[in-house]
Amino acid sequence: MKSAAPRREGNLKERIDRAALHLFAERGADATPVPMIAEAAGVAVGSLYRYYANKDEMVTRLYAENYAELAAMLDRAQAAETGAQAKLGAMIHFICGFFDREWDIARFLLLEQHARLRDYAGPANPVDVVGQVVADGIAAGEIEPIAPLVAVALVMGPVVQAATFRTYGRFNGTLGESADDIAAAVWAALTSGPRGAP
Amino acid sequence: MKSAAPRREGNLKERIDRAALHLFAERGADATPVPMIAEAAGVAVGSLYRYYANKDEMVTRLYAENYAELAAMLDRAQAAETGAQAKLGAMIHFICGFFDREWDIARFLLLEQHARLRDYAGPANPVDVVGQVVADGIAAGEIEPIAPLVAVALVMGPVVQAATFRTYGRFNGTLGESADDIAAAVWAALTSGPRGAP
Amino acid sequence: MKSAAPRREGNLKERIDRAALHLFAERGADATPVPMIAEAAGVAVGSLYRYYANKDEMVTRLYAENYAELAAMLDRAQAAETGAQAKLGAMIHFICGFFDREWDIARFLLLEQHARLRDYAGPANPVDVVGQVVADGIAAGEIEPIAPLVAVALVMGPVVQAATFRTYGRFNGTLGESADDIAAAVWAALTSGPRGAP
Amino acid sequence: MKSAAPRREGNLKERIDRAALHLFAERGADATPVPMIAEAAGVAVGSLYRYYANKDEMVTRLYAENYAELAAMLDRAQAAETGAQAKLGAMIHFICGFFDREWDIARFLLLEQHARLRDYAGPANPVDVVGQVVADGIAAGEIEPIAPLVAVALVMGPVVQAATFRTYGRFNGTLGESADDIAAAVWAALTSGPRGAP
DNA sequence: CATGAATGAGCGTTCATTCAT
DNA sequence: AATGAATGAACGCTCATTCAT
Repeated sequence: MKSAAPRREGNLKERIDRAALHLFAERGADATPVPMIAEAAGVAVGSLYRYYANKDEMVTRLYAENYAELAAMLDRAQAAETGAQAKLGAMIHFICGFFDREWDIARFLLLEQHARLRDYAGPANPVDVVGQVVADGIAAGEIEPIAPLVAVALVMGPVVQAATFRTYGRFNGTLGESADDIAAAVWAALTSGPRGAP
Repeated sequence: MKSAAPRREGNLKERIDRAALHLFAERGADATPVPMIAEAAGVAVGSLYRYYANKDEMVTRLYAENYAELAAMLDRAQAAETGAQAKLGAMIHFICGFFDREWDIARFLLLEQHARLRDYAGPANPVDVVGQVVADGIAAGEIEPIAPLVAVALVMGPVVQAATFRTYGRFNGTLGESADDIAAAVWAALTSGPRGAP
Repeated sequence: MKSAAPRREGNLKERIDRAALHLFAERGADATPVPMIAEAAGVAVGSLYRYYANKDEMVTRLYAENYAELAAMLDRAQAAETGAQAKLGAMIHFICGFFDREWDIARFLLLEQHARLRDYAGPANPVDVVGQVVADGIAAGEIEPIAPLVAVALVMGPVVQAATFRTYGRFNGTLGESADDIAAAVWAALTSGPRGAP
Repeated sequence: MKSAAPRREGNLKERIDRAALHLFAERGADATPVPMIAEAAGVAVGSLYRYYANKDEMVTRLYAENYAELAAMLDRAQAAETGAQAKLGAMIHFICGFFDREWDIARFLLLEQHARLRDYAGPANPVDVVGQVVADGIAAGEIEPIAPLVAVALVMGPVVQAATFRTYGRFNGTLGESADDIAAAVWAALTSGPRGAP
């Protein structure tokens, strides 16, 4: 009762992932029907289910893999440098570049964070990577003492916000071209002297 | 046998809005069925359609109204102060306090921003309010010259990021208790001296 | 995005049940798509889900209700008589008549028995009703001692087998017209003297 | 490097049939996916289609072959005896033993009878075999006159019913141990004197 | 006005079938 | 001959929307 099985070039899984990532970034995962992913990938609906048990697993795995990979790359970026300032600068530059290069992945990570991050329990985590660098910097006296999560918000917030502006069209340049400014400002923010009581 | 008092157990629309806002904040608008809103509001499904043409209009209007009101309040907060530092400090404190007080609205605004902000064309806009204060501060020589949107990202990013950490459970305190630290750090970031080419 | 709501005569649930019972009897529950039931009932697909949580619950409940009701009626039929022979005769006549009158229900009960009876845990049960009458008859010395379930098989088997022949077209009359013969033969079978070793 | 022995770990078709029969008996044919049969048989999905045009043909043929073989064996069982009583006894004993020995086939035949028997047009048929013995017995004056199909129901009904009880767990012994009782009771049923109008 | 039973398009998923290898 | 990745029609189910009451 069914039809054929033409072979096609290119790895199927890869085409599915790429198509899904793009659609999820453009429209959000919830608003992307499975048949739309299949069509964009040039694949039959049923083929998606060879690689993923169901749509939710697809979104979850795609999210976790890319989130963890971002964390790993971020970690390598900071590990290559010495000193809090250089490490933070490298991470900010890296994230800006990553967002510019991997626009689909970046938007997907941003768009789905609220739905996916609450339960994320992967091996690596960008927040922790940044948090560790900040904590080390404080311990080394390079950064003024501050609540760790607030510090992470000071570092990641500007980059993420800039990326967000870009996703909804307020901003058309690359993040890379603002990376220096952001890095300098963030460093100033983290070294601006005593906080709390006067 | 004449029916007397026109029962009025709280304005219907208000009950609907409050129920919707809470559910949208908890589960996301897409994942909230219309009948669930009706039940939470204690009204019939059909009644929602007396106040909103359809679900999308409901989400869109609720978003726009609260986004615009946030902008208006933000604008009043800065208008009460003089000088860039005081204005920015007032805005950061206001947003932190708003997020703490109006947790449902805040989460809703955060959660739906990617879906709703692309097409937002309301009268007022938090980004523009902050942008104007920064632009004025630069013009007045109080803030170092910088691309306006980057500046806005430096101001709003840390606050939004901290709120985001709170939504997915990384952070349990109030934003208010970090407002001073954030304001000080942001001010340092905006005044940290020459950027870009020497 | 959806359409209308015309009122219609007749209880919706009843029309759904009747349509479902008929289709289940004709084709089997598994081979009956939900939309086919809806169409036969003159109802929208979604309406079935107002009365049943899902298709399986529909089949299960329809089965259990009719099976239990058959048991209850069977019990009333035997209770109206005195003595094993009269009770068994009444039950056999009742079942034959029931199968003739409620042909859809009868076929449905027969068709789905293997899928549904393993887990049936309803209040009443035709097998137990017959089993009790037989056990009482043995205790009263009216029936020769025999394993209870074998006795039930001797009573119900012929009736069920005759009904089965009718379902697949080997037999076109009513069961009622053979009820006397079956009752007499079954009585003879149950009273045929010592069994087991000579 | 030449491949030697033409591996032959059991005839492929035989492995497929056995696996299918077992799964059909356990779960029903409809609820058994083709890939599940393939896996149970240890062959590739595509291989099933070398032996059967499609799944329906597989079920139909498996049913018809086993049904016909049962008829043939039943016929041999009665042919070995002389006289209606001995023939019927032999058949009842044979069916009981068959059900005990070939539990998968028996359950499959029982489970699928309603779906498969309506259109069965094979060469041999247990119902006809029994019917012929009964008709001969009546002609010979050994059995009281009775409608042939009712007589078949009196013979097969008890055995089938007992087997059915076993399939859904009401009964755990072998059918063989009740064969004597059933045969005696059935013989009594068939010889219990005048029926119908006086 | 408010109600909620009824609607049906559209979703996620399964699985019988094919055919290049 | 045997394989199993790929296919897509068809399934069960959800839920935004309507309208007679």
